[in-house]
Amino acid sequence: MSELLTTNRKEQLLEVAAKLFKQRGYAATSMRDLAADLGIEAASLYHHIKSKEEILETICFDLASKFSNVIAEVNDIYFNAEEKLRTAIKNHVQIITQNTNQSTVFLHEWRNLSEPKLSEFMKLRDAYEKGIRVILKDGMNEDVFDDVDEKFASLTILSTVNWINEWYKPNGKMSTEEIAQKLSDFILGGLRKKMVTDINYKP
Amino acid sequence: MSELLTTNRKEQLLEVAAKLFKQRGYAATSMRDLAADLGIEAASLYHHIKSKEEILETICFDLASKFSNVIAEVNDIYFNAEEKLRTAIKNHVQIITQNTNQSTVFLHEWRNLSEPKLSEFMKLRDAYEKGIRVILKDGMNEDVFDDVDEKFASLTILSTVNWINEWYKPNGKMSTEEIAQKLSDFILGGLRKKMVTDINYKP
DNA sequence: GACATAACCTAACATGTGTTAGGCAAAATT
DNA sequence: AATTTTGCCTAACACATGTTAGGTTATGTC
Repeated sequence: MSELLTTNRKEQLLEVAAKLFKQRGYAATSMRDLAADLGIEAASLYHHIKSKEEILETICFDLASKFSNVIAEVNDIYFNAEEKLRTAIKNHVQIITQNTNQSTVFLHEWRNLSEPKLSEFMKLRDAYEKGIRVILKDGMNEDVFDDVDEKFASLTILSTVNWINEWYKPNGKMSTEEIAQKLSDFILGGLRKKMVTDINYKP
Repeated sequence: MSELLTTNRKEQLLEVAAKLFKQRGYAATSMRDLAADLGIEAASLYHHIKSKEEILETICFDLASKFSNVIAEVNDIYFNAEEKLRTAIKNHVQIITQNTNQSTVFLHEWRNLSEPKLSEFMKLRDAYEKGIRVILKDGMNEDVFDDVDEKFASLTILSTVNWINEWYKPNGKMSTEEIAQKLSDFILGGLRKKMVTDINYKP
């Protein structure tokens, strides 16, 4: 049982840390703050982790690997480009809404990593963005998407799906699926009113 | 001349502070870091400012007032809704690209404000978002925009224009106007290919 | 019942933090 | 020329920081 308890306690520690890092920021959260929230002394934290930065690393890289997994999966299983993009967006939204605290850390606090972890992390981010770009390229090849600057478009899409983290509250009225669909519609359809004579229209 | 020099020195201080706050974050930037970058001692900073937080306040509220001004201006001078939105986006992009360091602080580091300045700041942000929402409402009334959830759409638009700050470099190859136009096209037009039978199309 | 281990504790460390007090030299003002 | 103001300095403060050392207690295993 000891093994299990350790794991649980450490997971709890990481959870609380993510919560505080989101609330106050990494640098502004002290080990004493963290310990107090867990009901223990600051020194006791070091039975579970090696350093403060190790906590940040764990949170950032855990989420990075989740993102890596889903983008690989989407690009592996073949759909048409639009379905691919919709699935990627749905997965992305799911990760963010199911890991609200960790997402904030992943999106904002990673800057506090120091080398070499910092570079390693940025590489993972870039790889994910490239995954999105592949979908866009596919879509343009298949003539389903308009011709756009890939880099520009991928960044804009990421901005849109990442911004959820800024306002999403777990008990809000919109479900993950609803959010994902609205975002997909927005990204794919735009805002301007048009006669729907969409070439690849599906009901 | 003394008056002028004071102002210049203080502006220089605020500029350097914004740069460091962007690079390392507010909490991770010490007064000694800031002083060193200016070539003076930490204690000397207090001849120009009252406290560290006052610096953060000044940066955040200065930029907030710039945003307030331009949104009021756009909603004051009447265009049709699409032109309004395009102008608002252009203004927004301009503020961000012309104040890169301050923008990062405005977008991310404001969390470090303490009450009552924190609430005051959030009110200003909300007011700006409402300004965007007014444009959307106009557009739907004029039947130029599709019917959308205003809150959702305004947040999505803001996410897109704010994300510029994440990748924009002052010496990049895209001009402010280009960025603004591409973003406007993306937001208004979407990604999916369609026969352009836009009801309100203008060349 | 002896032993191992996990989970915590107290105490302390070296260093970094924002800030204040008081002074001094150069520049601006009178 | 005398005086004020500006812009900086040194020294120090009180406190917060991440982390280490070493000890204690409860829990589970043999």
